[in-house]
Amino acid sequence: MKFQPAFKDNKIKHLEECCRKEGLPVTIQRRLVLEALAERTDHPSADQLFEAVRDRLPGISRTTVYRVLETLEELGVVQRINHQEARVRFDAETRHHHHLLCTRCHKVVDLRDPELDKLNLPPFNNEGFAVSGFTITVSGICPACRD
Amino acid sequence: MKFQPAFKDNKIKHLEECCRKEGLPVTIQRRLVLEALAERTDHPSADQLFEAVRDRLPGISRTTVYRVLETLEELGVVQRINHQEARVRFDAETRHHHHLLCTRCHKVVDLRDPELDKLNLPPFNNEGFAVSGFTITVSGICPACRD
DNA sequence: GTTAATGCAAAGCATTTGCACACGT
DNA sequence: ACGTGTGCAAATGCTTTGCATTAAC
Repeated sequence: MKFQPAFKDNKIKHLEECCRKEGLPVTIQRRLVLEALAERTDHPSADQLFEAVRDRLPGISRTTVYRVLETLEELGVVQRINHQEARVRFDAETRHHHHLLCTRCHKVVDLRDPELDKLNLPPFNNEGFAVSGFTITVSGICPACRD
Repeated sequence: MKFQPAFKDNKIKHLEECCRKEGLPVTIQRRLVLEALAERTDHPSADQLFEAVRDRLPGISRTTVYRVLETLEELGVVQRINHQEARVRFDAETRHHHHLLCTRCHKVVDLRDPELDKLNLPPFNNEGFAVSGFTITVSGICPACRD
């Protein structure tokens, strides 16, 4: 997936709307953390975002990045992703999507695909869950790991 | 899924085979950690397993539980699971399976189902991955959270 | 001006590492 | 006996909390 500047701009707009609705201030820190996250597709951790934002706002504190991410998640502007490491990683893509997972380096790539969304699941044992949807994680070896 | 004592016994056998093959000793710690994991379906963390094993082997150290889990993972006897928390969680189910995810409490339930395995995916943009398989994560509200 | 966010420092969990001793084969 | 595993203690990494200050509306 190529990088689209429109995506970042839309995320910032989304943030401003949500803050206005909730009566929360739109701080420079919130803007910059969201911007840093929306610019990448590798699902960074809070610490990685801290490093990235520090280049543009040297005074920012690690604590603030953690708190901003918590707020952004509550607003529904960002999401945590499912993965195997002992730290939380984030994604600015909150629309429904699937994943490509490299079984060698554990990289996760977002996969937006209406065809996969439309798939009909056969009946299965739902263990009493009220089912609302599904996502598919496709496993394989990524291009970088095939070398 | 109901608890099957046979599952635990098979896991222990699997451990013994793997250790013999690799020339590794079958210690009481390895046995008990695997046993504790195979008894539950809630994908516990290393610390939760430490607490559980301590009841049966009070002298065991937290460090050992971490190291045992690392070894079991390398042997292919246990797996890490994908989830959103800042810690690693484990599963003794290493056969192919899918997941039920509660969007409220984030509980993950294993879902073994040959019908889902057989599903044909439509063509999608694989980003150059050499695709080998897929798993489905079904979202919903679990029975406990519906109250 | 009011309300909430930020930064700092310290504390709290989760995990790893180094080293001496103990155990499984 | 040999090689590896274990336990302890300390270190490291990730995240949260309390409190005084600052910034957004």
